[in-house]
Amino acid sequence: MSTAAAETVDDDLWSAIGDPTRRRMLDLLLIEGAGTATTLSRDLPVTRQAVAKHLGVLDRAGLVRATPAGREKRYQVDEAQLARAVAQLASVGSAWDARLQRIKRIAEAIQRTQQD
Amino acid sequence: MSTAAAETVDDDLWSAIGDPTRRRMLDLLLIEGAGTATTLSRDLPVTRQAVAKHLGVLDRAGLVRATPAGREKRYQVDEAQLARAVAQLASVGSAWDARLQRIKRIAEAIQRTQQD
DNA sequence: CTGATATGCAACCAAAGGTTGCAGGAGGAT
DNA sequence: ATCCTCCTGCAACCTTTGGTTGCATATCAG
Repeated sequence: MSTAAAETVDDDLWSAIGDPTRRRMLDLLLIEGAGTATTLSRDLPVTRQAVAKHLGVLDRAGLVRATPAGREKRYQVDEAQLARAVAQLASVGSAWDARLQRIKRIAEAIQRTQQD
Repeated sequence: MSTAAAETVDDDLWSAIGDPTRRRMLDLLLIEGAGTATTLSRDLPVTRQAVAKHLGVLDRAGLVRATPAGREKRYQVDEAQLARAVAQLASVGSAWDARLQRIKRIAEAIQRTQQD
């Protein structure tokens, strides 16, 4: 362990959830169960077309799946894939956390040394 | 709680750590303690100038601090601010996690209902 | 059939990540 | 002081990406 770089991270997945609009879209899809480009755009500060592009990105990243239904195209979250994404967030977070802890311990050790 | 949108997230902070190059830079700074645009660029697949721009972004987001030392400018991680960023990662992660759990519980409940 | 609504495609724009090229400041050796 | 080296800073430029407007097309409801 220790000095290994923490990028076990799938960069496509991360960059998919890196965008604030896409994060809110995932939120909305989770809350409402499903949605289309049109319905999502009603709750977002961007146009339907922008939402459609984001849905394309999320789809290619595997985070959502589309189901054509008549004249509309319903999207819903792929739960397994989102779970993977959450795991990656946690992984990066805990890697940094560990390093911060280590630095704090070292700093405290130096403090003690100097007080002796 | 429950259906509230999870964007308590400081968007500047998040977008600062959203870039893969900047994440690796933070990693390197944590591992090596400090670094300059030049030293960091040696361990990254981008030019010194690109690194310098990223350092500017991280600086403005408060994630790193600069200390001029002769002809070079050493940067180091602001631990408190990075800790905040880690907290936000965890926050978004756990919000999604909670919703996924809820969906799973509901799905199981439906399963049981149908089996009765 | 007609009107309303949802999607899809194309052109266009601005911001962001990246590059090359060059000028300038700070050390070190002569 | 001078020369050489190394690190930084600025400017121009390219490409990708998030966003927009405009228009064409498909489907549902009356």
